[in-house]
Amino acid sequence: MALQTVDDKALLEVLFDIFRCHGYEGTSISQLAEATGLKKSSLYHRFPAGKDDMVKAVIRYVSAELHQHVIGPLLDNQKPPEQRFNAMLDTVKAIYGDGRKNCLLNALSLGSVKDDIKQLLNKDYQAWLVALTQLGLEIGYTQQEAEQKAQHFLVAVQGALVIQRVTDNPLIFENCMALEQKSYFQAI
Amino acid sequence: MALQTVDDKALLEVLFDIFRCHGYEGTSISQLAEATGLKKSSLYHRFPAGKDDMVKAVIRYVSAELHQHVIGPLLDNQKPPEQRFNAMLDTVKAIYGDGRKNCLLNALSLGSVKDDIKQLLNKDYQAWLVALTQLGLEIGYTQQEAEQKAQHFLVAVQGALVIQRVTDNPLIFENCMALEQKSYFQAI
DNA sequence: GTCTATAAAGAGATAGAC
DNA sequence: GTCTATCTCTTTATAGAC
Repeated sequence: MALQTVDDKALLEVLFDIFRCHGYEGTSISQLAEATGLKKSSLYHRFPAGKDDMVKAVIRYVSAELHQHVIGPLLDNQKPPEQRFNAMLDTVKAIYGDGRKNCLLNALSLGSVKDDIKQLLNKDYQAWLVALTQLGLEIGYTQQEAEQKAQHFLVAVQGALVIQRVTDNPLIFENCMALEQKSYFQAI
Repeated sequence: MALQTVDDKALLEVLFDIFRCHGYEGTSISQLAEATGLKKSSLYHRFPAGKDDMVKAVIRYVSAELHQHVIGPLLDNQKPPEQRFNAMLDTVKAIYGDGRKNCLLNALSLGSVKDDIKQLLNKDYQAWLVALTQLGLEIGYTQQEAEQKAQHFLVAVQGALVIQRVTDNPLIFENCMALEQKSYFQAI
């Protein structure tokens, strides 16, 4: 069999996909080896500390994507707020495969989670929350209103992903996001 | 060491607690044995098909509790709708330990879930949704409005549990539920 | 109905050849 | 950087004594 050579980004995408689906405890190295096409020892070569290193690399990767494609555009005040919110919605739909794919925040916070991993997850959540809050302030909401709207949206994202998964109804996520769009721009 | 004798309800409560925390793939029989105080072989005696049997028993148990303490009271039209909604909120807070404990719907729908298990979960979700929709119709919402309000509430429950878990902020769930209470009784 | 003991498979992890 | 081979520990599952 020919040697596998897998570039970092493609590798991380595969690991990401497994971890977001099965969570930390539900993912095994063998599973990751099979999905990536690499042997277990090759994974250990790249990630000496094992699953822990892999999951941290995945979080770093996803965090960078989040900042680049979600948070950055959200804070770019060249464009009107509503347009930025709608662009975020499109990106979010793509990230979560129209609601068919889970969020790392959910999958990796299940079970016994090490503190450092939970802190990484929380940091990304807070960054997203702050960016959305900032958008709310631009629109004219008070600090409290803006925070509430931002949190409400992120709660809806997580909840819609769970409900779509449970019901296998592929429209849940999209419909929820449409409702959140409306309610975000509706005075309290 | 004295023999353990564990009655069914207490046993199921312990299994429930482990499964809702770690999910199906993240839970091991050894873990369940330790938590219940029974030996692994004793668990296999009660649940011959192993983890599958255990998880189904847990779902049946939780489903019964849901119907008895949530859905039943929700449909009991002796009391005014708002009072029933608020009572549900209290029960829900207790079930989820004020947001510190996860929902089975989330934990057990993660990873590779067998179809029969997912169907059991979906059935419980639908029952809750229908009961809440019924309450909305009583209040005077149209069918569509009532369904939307019901789904929105259940999405918020799941989302708030995830966000509270990620942030370790013990007020998230309570605050979200308070907001949902308001918005449920607010005309669209 | 619970226990001890054990078998068989899988998971995490490492050594060393290429 | 990837591979084969191997080791250890955990997990699932069963047999049989009490």
